Amino acid sequence: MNIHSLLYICIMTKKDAILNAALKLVNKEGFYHLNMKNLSIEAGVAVGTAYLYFSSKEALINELYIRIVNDFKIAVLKGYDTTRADKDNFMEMVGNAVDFYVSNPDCFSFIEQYSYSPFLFKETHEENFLILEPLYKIIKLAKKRKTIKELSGPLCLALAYGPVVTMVRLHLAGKADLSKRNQRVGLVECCWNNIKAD
Amino acid sequence: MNIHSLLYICIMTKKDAILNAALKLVNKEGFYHLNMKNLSIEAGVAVGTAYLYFSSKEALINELYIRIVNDFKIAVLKGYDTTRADKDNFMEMVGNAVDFYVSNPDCFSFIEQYSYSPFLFKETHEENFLILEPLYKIIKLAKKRKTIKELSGPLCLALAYGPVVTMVRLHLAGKADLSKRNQRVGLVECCWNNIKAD
Amino acid sequence: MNIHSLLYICIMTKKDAILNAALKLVNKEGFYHLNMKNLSIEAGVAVGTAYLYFSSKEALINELYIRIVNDFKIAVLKGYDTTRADKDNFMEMVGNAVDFYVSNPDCFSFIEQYSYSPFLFKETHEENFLILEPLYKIIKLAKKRKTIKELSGPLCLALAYGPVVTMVRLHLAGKADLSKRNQRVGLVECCWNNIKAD
Amino acid sequence: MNIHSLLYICIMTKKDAILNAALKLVNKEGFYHLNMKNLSIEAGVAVGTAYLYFSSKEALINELYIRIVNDFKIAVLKGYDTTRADKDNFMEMVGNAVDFYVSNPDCFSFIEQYSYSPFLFKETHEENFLILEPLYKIIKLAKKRKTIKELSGPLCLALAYGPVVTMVRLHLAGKADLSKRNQRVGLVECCWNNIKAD
DNA sequence: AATGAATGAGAGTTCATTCAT
DNA sequence: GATGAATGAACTCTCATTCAT
Repeated sequence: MNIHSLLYICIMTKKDAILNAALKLVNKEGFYHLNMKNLSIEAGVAVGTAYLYFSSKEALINELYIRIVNDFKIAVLKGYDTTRADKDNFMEMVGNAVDFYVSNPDCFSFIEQYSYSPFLFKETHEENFLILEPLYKIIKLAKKRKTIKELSGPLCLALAYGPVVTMVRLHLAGKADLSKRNQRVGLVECCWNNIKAD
Repeated sequence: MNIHSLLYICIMTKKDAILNAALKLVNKEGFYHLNMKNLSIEAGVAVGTAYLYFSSKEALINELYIRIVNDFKIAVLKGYDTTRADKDNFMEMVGNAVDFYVSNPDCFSFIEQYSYSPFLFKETHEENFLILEPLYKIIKLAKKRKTIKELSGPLCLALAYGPVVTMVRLHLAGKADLSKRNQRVGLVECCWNNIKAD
Repeated sequence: MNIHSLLYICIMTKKDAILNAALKLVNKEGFYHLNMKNLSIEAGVAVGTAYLYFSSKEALINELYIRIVNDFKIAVLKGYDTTRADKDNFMEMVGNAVDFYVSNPDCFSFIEQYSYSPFLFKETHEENFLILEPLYKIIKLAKKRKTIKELSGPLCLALAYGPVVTMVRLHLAGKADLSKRNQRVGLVECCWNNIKAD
Repeated sequence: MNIHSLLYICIMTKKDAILNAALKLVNKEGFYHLNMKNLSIEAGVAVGTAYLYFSSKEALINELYIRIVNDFKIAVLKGYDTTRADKDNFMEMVGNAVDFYVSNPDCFSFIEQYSYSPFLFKETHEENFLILEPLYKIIKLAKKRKTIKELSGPLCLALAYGPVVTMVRLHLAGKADLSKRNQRVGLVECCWNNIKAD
């Protein structure tokens, strides 16, 4: 480790501080009220510093979104194994998704807000459904192997993933409880039952 | 109809024009980019006119939300009949919800955006889940009568309603199709199957 | 009395109501906060009605000022008699001024506010000191007759009238009392003593 | 003096430029016509800059008022000496007041305007008479020592200070002349004579 | 790299004035 | 004459972005 790597670490730390502050504030007060002054205070840096790492507020939010989606994908795919049974993979992956959302409620809320801000950040708007991709692949594979019902891909996705989103929403609103592992497993089991072949 | 009723209609029309313009613009460009200048142009009125009917931009959005939720509830409850079988009521009401969303995509998007704007409009934030109330009642009733599975209320709600939200999202993104009636009925049938007693 | 005089009375009543409302509101909230909406509410007329009698807000305030100054002059000159002693005339007229201010505190405050709004209403700005004219005449006359000190005209005016203004200000602020007649006479006596020849 | 003190001076200068511009414009066009755009142009800064130093237009005017009253008090009390004769102190202090007004006509006009803007700036409205405090103390002291007439405190104040205000008004309107020192001393001498014991 | 004072376009809102009724 | 809904210029204030330090 030399002076440059130290510098590098320092830069990463500031950039991360800014992204973390953005995530926190967007969830506390919404996109609408996010401003660079409060963001810099929350991140513990000067306003100008954010512009060393991001070309604009929009670019900052875009990068945050991409980062969160990436983290989500990595978390979901953890433990994915093509040699296992479809159900096992489904349980693993959807379970991972629920765990991720419950452990990172800010990320969940951010994704939801971001998806419903049409034309706010045009470039990445097309990617709004990329988050569903890993799951979509499993479902298409399972359909070929007839381990799940003969329904259209999107419908399967909706039956298997929709309840997760609604349940996490209810959980975060204090109207449902997903804090215990068996509760989360129960939810995922139900989702699988929604689409498994009779 | 006399001169006074014409005047009355005119006043209503102006307020409605503003609300309709707000709904359109929020969905075209998002809360973030909604501004009173563009809103007034879209509505075909002067900037000041909006302030004859709404005390502030926030109040305008709140009234729009309340109006949409109300319209949704009315649409959902249409045809609800306590003497019918639980499934029939479920099919009717969830079918109504899907029909409403597909017929009024702007309303769907608005509700979704609004729900995920934390602290933007504090007063009505508590009502975010009121939209699920009519459905929740049916589910609780059906649970007592053992016509649906023995699962927690929120989980039933998530299994029955979550797929609807996701499916409408996919439909509006052009990744699924709910334009035909049988497609919508198919979706609702699946939702019922998710929770019906074995 | 015919229909036209009735109409005339009606017009006067509305115009007066507007002027009275303006006087009241200017003193309650200041020129700065006076607006035509509140003015019309206070006067019990429609906003447009004010524009039937005054070409603009500015013209309204100007007319009010001219009216008040006129009322003041009439009140001051009441009982003026060239055959009486200078002191008697002074006591009478300054006494009238003090009585007018104490009886019409709104008029006093309005005059003071109006005098110190430079360029707000340019046309009448030159008349700001017209209010002192009647008094100035007496002083110049008395000077010729050597019944008052040999001081410059403006200085006599200041010595004789300045205490009145300050005392009324203190009275209206609750820091002095001019509610009783002998208190007012005492003040005027002092003012005379300030300038009377030794 | 180093680079930091230069920076310090610059910051002070900017805030002062804004306050000075406000004082100038209020006197040129009145409170009523003061707006932040013209103010910033006059001060040679951007509109937003004013909001770095003052939370609002109202706060700006308040701070300006407090500053002027403070400057006035300091100027008046300069040379006050409890060991001197009452007359000497009176002559010194009232002379200071007249000098201050004549040297700073904008400050005089501002104080007069501000005092007569009821409810425009509520917080400091109570302080409207604080400007008379130093003078009031002298008068009360002199009354105990019987060096001035046996009149009520407010009346003495009015007799001693009222002529100053009126005379400065006439001077600023070009209807009297206080530009020479002996003219100002003459005025103050008269004021003292108004209240001195026989 | 880091700062934060300064900027000024643009936001939400007000309000004097108009005009169809 | 009387009304008050409608107007839109002009207001106060905000905030993403810049740049001298």
